Amino acid sequence: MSPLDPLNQPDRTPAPRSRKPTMADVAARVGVSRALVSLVFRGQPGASPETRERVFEAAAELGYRPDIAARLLARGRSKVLGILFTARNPYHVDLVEAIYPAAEELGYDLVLSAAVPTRDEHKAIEALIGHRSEALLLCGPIIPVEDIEEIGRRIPTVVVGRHIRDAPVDVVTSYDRPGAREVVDYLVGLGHRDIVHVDGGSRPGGPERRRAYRDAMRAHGLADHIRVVPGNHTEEAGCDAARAMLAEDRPLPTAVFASNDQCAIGLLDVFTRSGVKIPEQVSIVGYDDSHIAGLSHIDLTTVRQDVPRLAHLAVQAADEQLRGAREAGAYLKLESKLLIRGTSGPPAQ
Amino acid sequence: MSPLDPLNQPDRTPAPRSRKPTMADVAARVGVSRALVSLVFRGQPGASPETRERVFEAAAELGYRPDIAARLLARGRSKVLGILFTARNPYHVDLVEAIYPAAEELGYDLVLSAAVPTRDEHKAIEALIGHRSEALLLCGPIIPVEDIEEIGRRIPTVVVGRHIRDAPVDVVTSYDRPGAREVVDYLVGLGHRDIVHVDGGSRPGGPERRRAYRDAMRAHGLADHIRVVPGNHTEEAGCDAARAMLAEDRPLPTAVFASNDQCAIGLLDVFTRSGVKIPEQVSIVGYDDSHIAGLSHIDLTTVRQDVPRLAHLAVQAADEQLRGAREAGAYLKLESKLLIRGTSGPPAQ
DNA sequence: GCGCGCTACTAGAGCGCGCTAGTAGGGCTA
DNA sequence: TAGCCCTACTAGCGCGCTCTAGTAGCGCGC
Repeated sequence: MSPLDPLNQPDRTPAPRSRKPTMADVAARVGVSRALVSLVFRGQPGASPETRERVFEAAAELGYRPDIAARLLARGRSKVLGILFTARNPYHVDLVEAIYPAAEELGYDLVLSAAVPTRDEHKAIEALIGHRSEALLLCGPIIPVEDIEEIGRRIPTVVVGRHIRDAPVDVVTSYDRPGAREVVDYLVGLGHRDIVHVDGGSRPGGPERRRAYRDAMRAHGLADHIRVVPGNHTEEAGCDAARAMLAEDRPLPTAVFASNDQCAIGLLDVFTRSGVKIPEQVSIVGYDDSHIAGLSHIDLTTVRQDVPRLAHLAVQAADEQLRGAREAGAYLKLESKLLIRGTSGPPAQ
Repeated sequence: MSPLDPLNQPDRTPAPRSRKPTMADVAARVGVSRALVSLVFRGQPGASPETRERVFEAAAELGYRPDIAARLLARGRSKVLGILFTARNPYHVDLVEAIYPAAEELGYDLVLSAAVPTRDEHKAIEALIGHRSEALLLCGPIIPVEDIEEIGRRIPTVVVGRHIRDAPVDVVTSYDRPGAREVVDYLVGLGHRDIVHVDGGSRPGGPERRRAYRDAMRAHGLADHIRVVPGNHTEEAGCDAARAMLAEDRPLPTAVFASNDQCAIGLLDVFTRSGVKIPEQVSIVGYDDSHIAGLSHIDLTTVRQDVPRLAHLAVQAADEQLRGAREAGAYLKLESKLLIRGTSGPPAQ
């Protein structure tokens, strides 16, 4: 029996709480027009200081809060940005955290919509549009490019952290190639030759990092050692990849470069549980520097992206599209840099 | 110069993209009234199958999506639940993931608002109310009880994961006391006597877990070994606590029970970096079983809460308040259970 | 005394939709 | 033929707000 069952009574009309006060209630209480209250709440000139005071007082007494939905409806511009992110992805969470202040600075409100296992990105995006987002910020979306193009045609859109060319959207991301290149250079510099890449499949950044890995290996004369294990950007994929490597006949590589931090953490997990010493036997490098990479016990060598700046540029790009300052299609890239921590070191050999 | 200055141009009309189509556009295209289109989109009876078809066709051609804000405004009930959560807290993220399907089941839409360092819970809650949430689900809110009471008086509210008594809100949470008690029983059973509790201060669950720890220690005749190190529910707090213990003269405890997983992870981090073997020298136990506890390399012994059920009950409670089925004030508790993983074991001694 | 400009305020349309009350027209019965 | 019901549709108000176009009232100069 559900603990709530005993309470099931027929649907009564609204809850006992009194109706939410509206602007008209405040106006009536102060004895002015609705329009004036509106002025005051928007901080516009045109009301005397005394009236202003009285309006705020009355509003506080009534517990009045402006209704954003109605405000958006009435206003041409809604000043709302819709953010799509993946709840599970700590890097996305970092981005969301950074987008809040960036949006506030430009006077935007934010609506979040999470992609979760039971709710795909399409659904999440529909929700954002329905909630009157003026523009969309998509954090590392995994839906096909064509879908993103269609969305970009419908509504100003900024894609964060995924490389998309020639679509009617702005793109703000980090240079993946130099970042990945730096990883390989670093590992080779330590003496590694058997460097495996667990890739991100078609996930944002995946193809770029994979290609950069290949190029860098070739540049170091290690073309024969190129080896890409298919993966994606989840812990599970990292676990699978590690298990696959452990199950093989040949010796483990001395270094594994994962396409993102979560995947690297999956690798770490399975390797350490199997008694593989990190970094003595295998060095592991991730990508993103999501907060868990640094904070926890994980201590992962990774590539840091400048998240606050990424967030700032993304919001700014959305704003520019909205102001009509330019057409969509900007392509902004930031530097990223290798962050050496405890999961990497010289090979044992 | 204010960061807003460059923007203070007269707001131009929308971007080059054509205006968002409305219901009237669809109606005009089909050659029917707006009301009929509305009927069709709401799936109400009263339109012929042919008309229905034509409406959907026209809508697709125009790229029309119903405007949720306007719908909410026009409709009495908005069917929107507002969720407050802490972006950084993986347990909250788990909750959010679980709330989506639970809400959908009862026909509710969700609006998320994240508390982040630059945006406190009050602000986040205001945003939720402004976006016409009919009810609020607060995930482990840390604002004072009085504030929660005030919110509860204004709007149907369900608090998840924090114990609050006699407030005009529903509370859905797990039994913290038996969970914490089980942790102590388990550790004592392994032979531990020096069991330190790093508490959660006044964070949700903190006081209850602290009290349960004390009671359980006493029950085992270990009153003299009771030791509570102040902390809270972040990795940083765990790091601080670990550093504090390492800096002391006396030997390390053989077991540390942290008030949540993040705090435990902070402990793990500092201890392992300092060469303390886990669990050989110190056993560590967390609380919540957030997904990182299990998935990663962390492999933390912790207390699992039944998140899907918690989510389901929370949404159900909100729904009941909204339907007026009962007054706020329900107090629901779920069982939780110890999950033994790799960070705990018998003491070395 | 008049027009002027200024401050402080108001009237009222309209944002996109839901919903109630209504109507037109067709088929059926008696 | 009138009377009735049923299907398929429409008119128009109102949700809570913003915003444009006003107005009322006042001090001021000439």
